[in-house]
Formats: sequence, structure tokens, C-alpha cells
Amino acid sequence: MLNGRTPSVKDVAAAAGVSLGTVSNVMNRPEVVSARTRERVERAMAELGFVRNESARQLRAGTSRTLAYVMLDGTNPFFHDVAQGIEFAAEDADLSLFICNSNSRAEREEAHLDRLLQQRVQGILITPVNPEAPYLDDLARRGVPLVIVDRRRDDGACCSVAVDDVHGGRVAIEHLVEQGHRRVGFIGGPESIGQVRERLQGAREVWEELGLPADDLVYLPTEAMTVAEGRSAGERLAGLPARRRPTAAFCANDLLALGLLQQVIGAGLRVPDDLAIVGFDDIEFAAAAAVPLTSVRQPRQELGRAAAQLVLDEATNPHHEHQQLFFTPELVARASTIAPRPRSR
Amino acid sequence: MLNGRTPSVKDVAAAAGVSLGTVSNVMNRPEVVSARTRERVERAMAELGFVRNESARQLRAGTSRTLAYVMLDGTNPFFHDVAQGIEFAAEDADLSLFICNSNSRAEREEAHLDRLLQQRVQGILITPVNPEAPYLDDLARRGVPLVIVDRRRDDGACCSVAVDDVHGGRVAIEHLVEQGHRRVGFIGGPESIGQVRERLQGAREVWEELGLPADDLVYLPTEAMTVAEGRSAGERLAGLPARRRPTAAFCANDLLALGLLQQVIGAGLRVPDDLAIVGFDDIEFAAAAAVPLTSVRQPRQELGRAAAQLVLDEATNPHHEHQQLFFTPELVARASTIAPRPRSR
DNA sequence: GGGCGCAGTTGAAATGTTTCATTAACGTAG
DNA sequence: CTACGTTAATGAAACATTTCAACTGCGCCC
Repeated sequence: MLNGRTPSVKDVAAAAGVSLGTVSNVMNRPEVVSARTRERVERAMAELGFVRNESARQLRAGTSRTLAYVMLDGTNPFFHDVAQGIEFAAEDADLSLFICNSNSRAEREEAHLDRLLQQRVQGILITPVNPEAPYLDDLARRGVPLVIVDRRRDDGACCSVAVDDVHGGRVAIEHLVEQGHRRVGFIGGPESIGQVRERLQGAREVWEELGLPADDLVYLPTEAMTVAEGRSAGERLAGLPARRRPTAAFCANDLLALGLLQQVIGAGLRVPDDLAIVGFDDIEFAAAAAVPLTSVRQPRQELGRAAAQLVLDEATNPHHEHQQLFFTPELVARASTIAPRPRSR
Repeated sequence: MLNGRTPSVKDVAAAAGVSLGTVSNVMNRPEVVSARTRERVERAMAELGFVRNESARQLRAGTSRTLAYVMLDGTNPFFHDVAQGIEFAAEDADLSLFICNSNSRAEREEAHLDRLLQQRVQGILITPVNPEAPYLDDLARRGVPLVIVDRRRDDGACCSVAVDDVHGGRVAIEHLVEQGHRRVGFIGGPESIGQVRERLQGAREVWEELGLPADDLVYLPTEAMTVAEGRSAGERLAGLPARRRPTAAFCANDLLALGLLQQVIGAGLRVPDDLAIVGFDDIEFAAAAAVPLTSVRQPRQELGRAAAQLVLDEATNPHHEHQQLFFTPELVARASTIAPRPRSR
């Protein structure tokens, strides 16, 4: 069957008694080769266990069959849902998807990008540590199809797909005010993250429009967007003097919200009676929390799918123009802000 | 700077006024080329924005610089932790990691493997839908370094890294019995998953050894290991006649446990007083649940790291012998089984 | 001053594909 | 019978790298 190294087209050609051009035709344009020879070649391939060498194909054809997604934080399920959306689009286009994880470290990100460039991937999707990083411009200038996911670039240096975070901040606060809250905490950070700024901005806008005193929208900064930071924000919140302590919290993502939820429940507060909580992203675990979490839903898979389509357009359409796609997030109200109808009485 | 296509070694050589063999030497054996020319070449590379073409390198050198992990279920954070462990090991070995997701569908898995074979990846790590699938044997026979992660192969066809699931089942039940429970439900399925069988087996072994009546260890089968199935198991559990209703549940993974937890809390039961819950895997969200979840911890990252080391050994060491690595899981007790010291009185 | 060793550089071969111009075979129309 | 068209198969070139044997100076020793 196989005697050492893996068989090449040449071996198949010899075994089938045809030229190696014909073998290639069987793989790439089966219609031009007669049924008889095609069958003979296919049998030879099966017998030898031939597997096409993708490097050689790519080298000659000049085109790779993979996309890549560089995700920001592997511990946040949100990004995996985005990746799943990309994967579906890639599958439809018969491409492989290379998933990398920068773990929020710029130097890992750059190392990944370097590798991807060497692989000559067909396009790169990325949720960058910093959307303005100069090496992203290098990529764009090089002509590598590039789409920024879940972040924005305001100059049109490349495509991006994101969500209207200002709007997301607005609907969260509108909902809380509707529920009667007049003192609300905003939990998120660091402020270097554009989304944190924009979600906060949306919150403040609507707060002001409703004529509520600015001081009653309390900003509780965090150092990261993790469960652990959510918990520690909970402690700080509990430590606030009563007259400043909010009756509701709006968290910049669900991880923070879940951490907060756990901490305050552990401290004996009731949710939502003592503290209502709104998250952001609507990851799967949000609905599955013990007090199901009200959250601002991002169309996570859609985000990935749309990004993949943009990158494919850039890769294949010579008249491609960079676009900034915007999705509008919507609030999903659950028990963490809406008290259940009392069980009896 | 660049005039159309990306520059090749030849362009660099021309720009630096050396032969292309020298350029290659600068990249691969800098010590053999004089400092003066090396510097000249490096300058030329920078000016042209040269990036080595990995396909060509791989074609000629015959060796790829990537590992691949085919994960079973992208919605389960457990596998991402495993992947993270692999990633660290790959980073140490200066390799890239290609992450694929089969979503528990055998045909996707096979398609991924086919692609990876074409890419001639240096080794494949996989948590397979079915560890006995014939195409896995094909891989092994082909000589592709292959490690099965978090599943077992009893014949020594390839390496595997797993956890002692029988033991995991034992410690979970021992803990519950210690806490005074005498009627316990086991939630998990489908039984085609080896781990489900073994965790249940461990549970039954210890149950019998303690002389408890077999009928009081109730098996509640599920169709999958997801949050949704956990919730539905919770409904079935609530519907059980009181004399058969367990006072504790041991779930085959944390996703099930989280779903169950949410459902029973929503139904007004108290955890652990009315129902104690033990999960398996100890994913990050287990500790962050509103009632922090007691769970059987698998060394998730360690699993990945060890698997990566095995695959690298197989790839590089001619005297490699297949090994079956076993980790021993340990119980992490939290509030879902241990009632907190009463707050007052 | 001829031979030798050494450091540095070169040029060609090789890797496994794809592509494309060319050839071969075989009818069929004139 | 020739010329032509069609269909099928061929062979060589090209892709970007790495490797390695061969070459070139050059200083040194006898």
C-alpha cells in the first residue's frame, strides 16, 4: 500500500498509467477527462492512499484555502460564538478557518498575524487589542483582506463589523429607568476599550435626556471584563454609602454581570429586588444563570458571518469597497431586572 | 516599496546584490554569513517588506510548523481550556495551533481531518465523536502523529490523554454520601459516550461498596451534555414520585449541572438544602454560578499540555512509543453541596 | 611560489502541484 | 483521400523556497 513517504501525483500517474497532468485534471476538471481514465486514476488514488499536498497546490495556484480569525479572549464565550458564525460562512465557501487567540496581549496578536501572513491566508478577521495598532495598517496596505470584528475603525482603512454600542447603552438604561430605578451603577473598564466608552456614553446620553441628575449614574471602573472583576465590583458596590448605592447595575459585558450577580447573591442581596442587573452580549450562560440575566443581545453569530462575507468580498471582488457594518443590539429582559409575579397572594 | 505582487527571495537577493542562496542562509543559518552581507540582506528585506512564503518553505523542507486540535463541542468552555493548554505547549515549541470544531458531528470531524492531512500538519490532537472511528486508525496507520484527548483507546493504536472517570464518579458519590445523602440521581447521556458510562460505573461501584440499595441511585438519562438538557432533567426530577426523588444529583458535566441548578432554583427549591448538586469538569462558570457548584475537577490545561507533548514526541522522536496518560480528577467542594454555616443563631 | 585549508558565497537541483500550449487519435464532411 | 474539428491526453514550465556540492579568494606554511 504505502512504502515509506506519502505518494505524490507522480506515483498515482505511474500506477494508473497516465501522465501526471491527467491526474491533476481528474482532481480539478474532472469533466475534461474520459470516464474510463478518470475511473482508473481514482482507483489508483484510493489504492495508494493519495492525499493532495496543500502546500504545493497553494504554491503553484498562488491562492490559499483558509481564513483566519484572531480572537481577543478565549475565556469569553462571546468570541466563540462569533467564531462559530465565521466558521459557518467559511464552510459554505469551502474554506478552512484558522482560529488564533491573542489573550488580549498585543505581542501575541502580532506574532499570530506574522504567522498568518507567512501562510498567505486568504483573509484575516480580527478582534484586535487595539484597533488603531500600526501593524493593522501595514496589513491593509499590503493588500491582505482584513476585517475588524466587534470593534471599529473610523477612517476607512479596512472593513469592520460591529454593534452600535451607544444604542446598546441607551436601551439598557431606558429599561432600568422604566423599571423605576433612579440610581444606577455602570460597571466596566478599562476605559481604553472603545466599547466601554461608548456603552457608557449611550447610558449617559439617555440619562441626561430623561432629566436625571448626572451624579446618580455612578461609574465603577474595572481593570478587565472578567467574572473575577465582576465579583470585585460587587464588593465595592456593597461598600458604597447607602445614599450613593445604586438599585441597579449595568455591566459592560455578561462576564462582569455574572461575577457581580454571584457576589451580591452570596452577600445575601436579592436580585432584582435589592439590585437589578443588566449585562451585555447575551452569551448563553446569561440565560442559564440562576437568576437569568437581562442582557443587551449582540447578534453574535451574525457578526461573524457578516465579517466573513466582507473578507471574502475583499478577497475576490476587484471592485470591493471597505464598509463599516453596524448591527443594532436589542435588550432581552429576564428575571435579573424584572421581579417575577409573586408566587401566591 | 512594493509594486504589485509580494516580493520573493529572488527580489531580496537582487536588491541586496547577493545570490538567493545567501538570502536563505540569512534566514536559516545566520551564523554562516558574514555580518556585513547579513546586514545588507536584512535591510533589503525590511525595505521590500519581504515575508517568507510558508507553503514554499514547507514544500521544500517537507515539514510543517503547525499542530491541530479538533475539538468536540465549541459551546463547552472545557474544551477551550484544553485548547489553551495545547496552545501554550505549541507556543513553547514555536508552532502554530490550528483549532477546528466538529460540533459533535462525525462528518464535520472527518472533513476537518481530511483538510489537516492535506496541510500535512505535524500532528493532530482530537477529542473525537467516537474514539473507535475507523478513520482515526487510518490516520495512525498513515503515520500522522495523533493523540486522543479526554477520551480513551484501549488498544494501543495511538496515544491518549484522559482522566480517570471511574475514580471521578467515585469521589463524587463518596462526597454526597458523606454529606448524608442516601438517594442520589445520576444525570448524563447518551450512554454511547464512554465517559458517561465510566462516571456512572464509578458511582455505582462505590454505592454498592457502601452497602446502599441499588435502587436508590437513580439514573436519569439525557440526550446530550448541554445546559438545555440539564434544565429538562430538572423538570423530570421534579416530576418523580416523592419516595424516589433524590436529595442530590451528580451530573456528568458542568453544563448539565448548571442547567439543572437554574431549573430547580427557578422551581423554588433551595440548593443544597432541597437538592445538592455535583458537576464534572470544574469549568470556570461552575465557581461563578449563583450557587457555586461543587464539581469534579479535571486538570483542563494540563490535559492539553500533556497531549501536545505526546504529539511532539511522536513527531520528533524515532523511538516514540504510544502511551495512555491518566490524570486523577479531584473533587472541589462548594456551596451546591455544603450548606453554609447558618448566618445567625 | 605551490599547495592547503578556511570562510564566505554561489548556482543548480529538488520539492508536488497546476496550467497551458502541443500533440495524438479519430471521425466526418467535401 | 484529404482537410478539418473535436476530444483526450501529454510534457514542460512555473511557483518560492531549501540544501548542498562546488567555487572563489585569501592568508599561511613549508
